[in-house]
Amino acid sequence: MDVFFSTQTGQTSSSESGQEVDMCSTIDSSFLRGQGSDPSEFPTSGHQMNSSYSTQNEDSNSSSSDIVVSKKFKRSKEDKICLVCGDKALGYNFNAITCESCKAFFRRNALKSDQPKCLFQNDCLIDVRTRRFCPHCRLRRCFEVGMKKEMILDETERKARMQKVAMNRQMKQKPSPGGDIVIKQEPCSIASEATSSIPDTQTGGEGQGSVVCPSMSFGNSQPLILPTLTPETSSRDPKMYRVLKAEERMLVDELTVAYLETLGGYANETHVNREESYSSADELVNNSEIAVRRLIKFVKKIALFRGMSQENQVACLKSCVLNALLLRSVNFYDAENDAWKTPTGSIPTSVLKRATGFNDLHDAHTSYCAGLKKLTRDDSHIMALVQTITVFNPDGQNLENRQTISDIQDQFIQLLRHYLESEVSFQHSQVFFSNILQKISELKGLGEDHARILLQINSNKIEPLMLEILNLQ
DNA sequence: CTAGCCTTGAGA
DNA sequence: TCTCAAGGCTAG
Repeated sequence: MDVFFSTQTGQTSSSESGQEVDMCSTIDSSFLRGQGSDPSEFPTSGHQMNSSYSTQNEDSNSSSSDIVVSKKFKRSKEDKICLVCGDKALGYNFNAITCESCKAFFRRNALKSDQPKCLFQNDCLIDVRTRRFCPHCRLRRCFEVGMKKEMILDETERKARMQKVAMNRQMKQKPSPGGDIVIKQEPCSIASEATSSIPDTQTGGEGQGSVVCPSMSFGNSQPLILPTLTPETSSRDPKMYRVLKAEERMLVDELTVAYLETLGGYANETHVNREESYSSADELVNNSEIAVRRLIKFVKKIALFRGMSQENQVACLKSCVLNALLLRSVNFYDAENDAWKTPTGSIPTSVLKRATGFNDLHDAHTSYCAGLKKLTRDDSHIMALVQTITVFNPDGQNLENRQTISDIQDQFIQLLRHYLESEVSFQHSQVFFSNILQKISELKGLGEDHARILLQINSNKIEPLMLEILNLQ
């Protein structure tokens, strides 16, 4: 099952322009299959097969006669036929033309981990009448016609959407006195293709020494404010934004510099990035050693960390390391290609899955990374603060003084809140802030899942530092 | 659980 | 202003 679903979703990671072509091939094959099994599978509303077909593909794949047909049957609601069951369709849903019920069905089922099994031969006929009988085959058909589960909003995105609706309702009821704040786009709403593809210049090796004070510039890195949320400077009502205290600004800047300095590329490392380096789970762990060293470098730059006892520092580091590594990995994930960026190229997640066999774990990891990336838009300040909050985790094992760590964490959580209020206004920071906290808490589960996997690895093959830090001895 | 209706925000 | 494509709600 998993293999089936991952193959389906893997093939559909094409760009907008490529979708038409993909759609064409999948639609074609599913139609052929439908005809072969039962001619009555598709509606008998009088449409010829190629007329309904051309309404979906008239722009890119029509012959001249098809164009005549498609113009004659110019898209109307009645023209569209659900590619899954043949019912009347309204339009595209999750990347395929489907009816309302298949849309809802896909939304309910595509993300479920325990997929239903087919009671027959995995080739059940799916039409308006039979679509309810076999959820397995219906879902398979959904994927076949090109529906993408990635287009279903995740928990965070859904919450953000609901919050936005609620906020807009509120604003409609009592418009703000100034009237000059316009919600253009939430930081965590459904990302448009254009804004979600901010280049990740932090991963490049040559950026190593070019870190300057964030309040000035980061060379060629992306803008540090949330690009689509912050209203234009000229229309920005200063009363709606927090002004950070000088020491707060300084602390945020220091953390960001430390974060960027220790995020770095691999240019000067002896790390060799070839596919062979990822041929098994233990090698993956050993490859994380560089990241652990950088994390140590990062925490040592934090005064409040240095102020703790030696024992507490070690315990604190050990308890946060997995989560922190997972968090850092967000910067190296290329959601568009489902691959991990490295200085010498990228490694597709599929290669890692093959190497380790932990498909579900990789799925959870990549989905987390994609979500957080979308939420923070790679803002280095936010990522630096989130990493700091993650480091001071009072919930960790063997901690000497949890209260101290909790108090320190609170300070950084407050700093994050203030920073957001200063960047995206008091009003918009509420949702943004809670979404980020949500992401931080999700990290716990993800880290626990990884920890369970680590226990299965043969400790003889793991480097001493990793053994020590991951408690694998 | 299904399927239809409704609401909503984004974009043309 | 209209269309599209998300999610929510709810009767059956």
